[in-house]
Amino acid sequence: MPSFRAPRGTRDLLPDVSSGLNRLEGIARSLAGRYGYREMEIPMFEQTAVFERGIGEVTDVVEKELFRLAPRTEEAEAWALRPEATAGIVRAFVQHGMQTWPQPVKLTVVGPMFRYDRPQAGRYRQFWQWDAEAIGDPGPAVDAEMIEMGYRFYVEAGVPDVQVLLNSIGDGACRPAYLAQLTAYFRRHEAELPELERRRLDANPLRLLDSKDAAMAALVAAAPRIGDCLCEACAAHFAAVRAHLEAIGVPYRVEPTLVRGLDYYTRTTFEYYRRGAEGQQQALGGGGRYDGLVELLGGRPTPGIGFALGLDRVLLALDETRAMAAAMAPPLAVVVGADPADTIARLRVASLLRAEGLCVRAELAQRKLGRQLETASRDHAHFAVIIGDELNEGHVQLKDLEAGTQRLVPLGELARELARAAKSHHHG
RNA sequence: GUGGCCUUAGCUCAACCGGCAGAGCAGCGGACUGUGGAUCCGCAGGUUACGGGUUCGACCCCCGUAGGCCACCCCA
Repeated sequence: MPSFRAPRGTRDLLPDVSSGLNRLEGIARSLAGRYGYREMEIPMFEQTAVFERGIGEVTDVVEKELFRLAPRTEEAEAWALRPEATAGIVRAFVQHGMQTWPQPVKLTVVGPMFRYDRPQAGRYRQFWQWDAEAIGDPGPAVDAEMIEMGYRFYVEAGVPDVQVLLNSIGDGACRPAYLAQLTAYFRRHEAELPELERRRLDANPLRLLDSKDAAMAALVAAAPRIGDCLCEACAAHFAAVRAHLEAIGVPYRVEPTLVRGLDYYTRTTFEYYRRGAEGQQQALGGGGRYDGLVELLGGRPTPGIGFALGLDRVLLALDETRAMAAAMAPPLAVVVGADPADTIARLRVASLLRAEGLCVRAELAQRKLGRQLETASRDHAHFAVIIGDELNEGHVQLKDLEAGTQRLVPLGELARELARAAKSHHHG
């Protein structure tokens, strides 16, 4: 047993998985580019206050999942690893005066996030997200555009059965009234509530709506709906978002009980959800509008909307459907040697070919020729360059591993021969 | 953070009621000393996750720890 292992909730992404993640990041970057989002980088950690104020002090993410760093000195500020990207991006937006940029400012971040909670499949302490934010546009069209971009990501990544869940949770004008109404409703039925739900009633009554307790189903169904309580402006915004989605053909379902865990959301909230998935990996990503967040982090009042898509969960979904990324492309040629000990000759020839831009693997293990060819075949190389005594006359054997044929080629023409062969291979 | 299940070779898994820790795959080598994906043979790989306890004797029973998974909490 090795004495060291990856920390709990983290894992090594071995080449197959790593290239799968890379592929997803490539799709994300391509989409971001097509939709006009510019990629940026933000620190992996921030002052704890950025998250506390931005995400909300009483959210689970801040209360129990924040990865807090031990201070180095008494005077040091409190730092924490980023549990999500939105707060950091908005902090950067304010810090760099992006309110003077052409609005909206559309930004994207791809990278690892950190949350200190109990790990499970598809749920890690270090996980990868694609995050996109459009800051500075209050209109419903940008909401729909963003929801479409996320939906398209799953389509292009090849995740089956993704559903868009949509809701509006109102704003400062109408939500307080709704919350009062909702709280009053559940208070009237407090005696029927399970213990856990009773505690939620005080902490975060909205959460009662997506309770998984079967005993709650009837109560929740009869509870007042936020959709019926939206103020005129919020209702109009919601209707417009839906009209835009329908116009561009993004399928969605209004989910009146969809509330999200972070404090900063206003109006539009949405979630990408995988139908038929077992367990906790159904939520693939989510987002929403946060019209008060920029102000909360010290900027001028500026509306914004964003999403965060969990790449690990996509990887998991693709793994289940056996649609993972293909293995590494095979080398054009493998350089092998008749003399197992002469690695210098092999490395020299490989170096020569690589300098010409060719994809060539050098078999450097000191094994006999048969074994070298065996691994070359297993790697699905098109050619083997066999180096033997002919090298003294400036020649090598070029063997076509698929056809089984071989011929003598002058070393000086080898690169050209291989390049031409590669071309004809690719053309069929 | 709460409750439950699990952990045997790099991987997938065996091992009767508590009685000598095994196989397939992968790796390496040989058959085949300058010619490959097949086949056959061999080699290596283990403190049975870790630490304690019970027992003549523990992979097996008990306790603890770590890790994984499942259901919650919650989220990606």
